[in-house]
Amino acid sequence: MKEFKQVHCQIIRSGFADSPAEQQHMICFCCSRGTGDMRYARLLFDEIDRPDHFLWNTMIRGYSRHRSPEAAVSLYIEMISRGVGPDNYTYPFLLRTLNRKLAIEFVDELYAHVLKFGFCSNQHVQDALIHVYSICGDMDTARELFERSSKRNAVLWNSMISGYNRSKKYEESCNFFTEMEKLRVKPTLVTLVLVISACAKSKNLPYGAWIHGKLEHWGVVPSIALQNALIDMYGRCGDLRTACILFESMEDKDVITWTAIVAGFANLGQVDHARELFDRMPERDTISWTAMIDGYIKANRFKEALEIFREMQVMGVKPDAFTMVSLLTACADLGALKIGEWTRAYMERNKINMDVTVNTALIDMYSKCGCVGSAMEIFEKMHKRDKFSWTAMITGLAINGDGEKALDIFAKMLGTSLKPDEVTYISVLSACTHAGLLEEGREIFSNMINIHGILPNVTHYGCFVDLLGRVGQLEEALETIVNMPMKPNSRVWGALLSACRVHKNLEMAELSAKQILELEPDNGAVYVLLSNIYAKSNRWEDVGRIKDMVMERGVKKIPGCSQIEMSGEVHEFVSGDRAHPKGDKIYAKLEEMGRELKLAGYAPNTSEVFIDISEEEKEDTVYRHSEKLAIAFGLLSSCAGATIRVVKNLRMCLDCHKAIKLVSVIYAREIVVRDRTRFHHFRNGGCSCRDYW
DNA sequence: TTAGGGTTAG
Repeated sequence: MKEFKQVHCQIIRSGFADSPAEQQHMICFCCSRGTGDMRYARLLFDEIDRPDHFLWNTMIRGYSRHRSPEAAVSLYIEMISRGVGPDNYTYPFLLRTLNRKLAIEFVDELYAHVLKFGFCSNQHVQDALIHVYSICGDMDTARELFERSSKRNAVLWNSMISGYNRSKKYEESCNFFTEMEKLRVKPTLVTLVLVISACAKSKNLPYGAWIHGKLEHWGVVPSIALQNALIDMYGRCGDLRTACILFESMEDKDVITWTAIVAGFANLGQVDHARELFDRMPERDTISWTAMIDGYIKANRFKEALEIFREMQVMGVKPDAFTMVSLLTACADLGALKIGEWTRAYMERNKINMDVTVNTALIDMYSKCGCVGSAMEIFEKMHKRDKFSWTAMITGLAINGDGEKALDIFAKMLGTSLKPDEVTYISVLSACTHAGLLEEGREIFSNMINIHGILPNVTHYGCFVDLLGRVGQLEEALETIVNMPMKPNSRVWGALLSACRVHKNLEMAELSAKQILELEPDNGAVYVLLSNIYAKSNRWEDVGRIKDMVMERGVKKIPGCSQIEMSGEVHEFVSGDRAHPKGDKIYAKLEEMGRELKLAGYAPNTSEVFIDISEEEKEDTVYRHSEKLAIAFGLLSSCAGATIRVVKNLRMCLDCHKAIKLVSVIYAREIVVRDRTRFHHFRNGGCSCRDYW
C-alpha cells in the first residue's frame, strides 16, 4: 500500500485520476487479498459518480476477501437502492462471503432477489445458493435447487456432497456419489476427497477401499490431498497397515499427511508410536500438536498431555480453540483446577473464540475440579447452549451432590427446544441417586421411555438400581436386575453390592459379589468385600477359600493413587509411596496428623484391608493410603485456609473417609476429594456425600 | 477485466 499510494500521487499529478481505466486498476489493487486496504478502496470508490457492475462486484469481492461479510452485504444493499441491477457475478461473490449467522438471516431474501433479477438458471449462482443453504444446515432446499438445475456438472455434485459432509450426513454423501457414478458423471479429484472423507467419518471401510481400488480404473492420479484423505480414512477405520503403506509410498508429504498418520495411531491408543512419528515430523502446526495432545488424553496419560502442551508453547506454536478443549479435558480428568483456570485466562488474553464447545469444556473442568459454582457461572453466562452444555451442567451438579439443583436445570432444559438424549438421562438419574430422590427418579425413568421414547440401556438400569439401593429398597433393586431386558453387567451388580454394604444385607451382598466375580474374575476389590462379608458372619472357612482363590488366580488389586495439583504441577502418590522429593517432610506431617487424630478420638478402621498381616500392620497400611499422603502434602505446601483438592482413582476406604472428616476440623480446611464416581466435600467434620458412597 | 467443489482436530 505504501508504494501504491506514491503511484496514486503520480496518477493524480499527471491528471489521469479521472480515467475509468486507472480507477478500475487502483480499486482492484486495493481489493486484493493480503496486500490491499478496503478503506482506501472505499475512498476511491466514493470518488466515482456512477460505478459500473464491474466495480460494485469487485468491491463486494474485496470485502469478502478481507473477511468483512457485513460490509459486503451492506454494499450490495446500497447497490440495489441506487438502482444498479446486479449481474451474473454479483451473487456468487456475495453469497460465498456469508457466514452461518448472515446466511440464516439473508439467504431466503437473496434467493428471492436471484429469482426476481432472473439469474436462477446460471450455474455459478445455483452453486453458490447450494453452498449457502448447506451452511444453514438446510440440505432439503439445497437438494431442491440441485434437482431443479438444468445441467449438473461435477462441481455441482461436489457442492452437494460437501454439504452433506458438513451436516454429518455421510451416508447421503456416499449415496450421491453412487448416483453420480450411475449417471456416468466423471468424478474430479475434489469429489473423491469429499467421498473418502465421508467414508472416514462414518467408518465405512468397505466403500472407501472400493473407491481406492477403482482409482486406476478411472485413470485418476491421486493428489496429495486425496492421498491424505485415504490415509485418514484407513487410520480411522483401524486399518493402520494400509495407512502406513500409503504413507511410506508418498514422495511428497505435507504437514497434513504427517498429522493424519500421527492422529491414526493416536486415536487407536498407540500413542507411543504416534509420538515417534510426531518427533520425526519435518514441520508441525497447531493441528499436529493438538492431535498429539489428544492422543495422550485418549490413552489416559494426562500429565504427558500437559507436558506436550508446554513444549508446544516453548516452540512458539499458537494453540486454538480445539487445543484448549483438549487441554481442558485433561485438566478435568486430572482435577487440575489451577491449570484449568490458567487455560481460561489464556483464552481471554489471546482472544480465542469461546464457543459453545469451549464453554461446555469449561463447565466440565470446573465441575470435575469440585467447583460447581464456577461451572454454574459459566453456564448462566452462555448466550447459546446445546444439549451437551445442559448435560455437562446436570452431571456437574449431580457428582457434586446437588441433586435438587440438577433436577431444576433438567426441568429448564425440557422448557427449551432441545431434546435430552440417553446421556442426559444418565446424568439426571445419577443426580437422583446422589441425592436419594426416589420418587423423582421413578418418574424420570418412566418419562424417559414414555415421553422421550428413549429405551433405557444397561447404564440407565444401573443408575436406577443404584437409586433403589441407596434408599434401602434392596428387594426391588434385585427384582429390577432380574427383570432387566438385557444381561446385567458388573456395574449393575456393583451398585447392588454397595447398597448391601451400607444397608448390611449379607445374603444379597454375597449373591451380587458372586455375580460380579463371574463377570470379572480379576476384580480384586470384590474379593475384599466378599471376604469381609464372610468374616462378619464368622464364616472363616469361606474367608480362607476366598484367600486361596485370590492366590490361585493371581488377582492384583489396582493400586490406589491420588493426585494433587500444587503451583501448576500435578503430584501423584500411591499408597506407601516414598518417592516424592519432599517424602521426609510429608511423612513427618503424616505423623503429626496421626497424633492430632488420636487426640480427637479417632481409631483406625481396618475392615477393608485384605492382606494376611497383624492388626498393627493393617493400621499402618491404611495410615499410608494415597489420599492421606496427598492431603499431608497439601497441608504442607499450601497456605492456611486454602482448599485442598485431591483426585483419587478408586473408591475411598471407610478409614480415609472418617479420618478426613476429622482433618477438616482439626486443620480448619475444606478438603475436596474426587473418587472414582463422585465428590466428597469435607468441611467442619462432615461430608457432602452424607456418608453414602 | 471478476465465478464454483477439497484433506487434518472437539
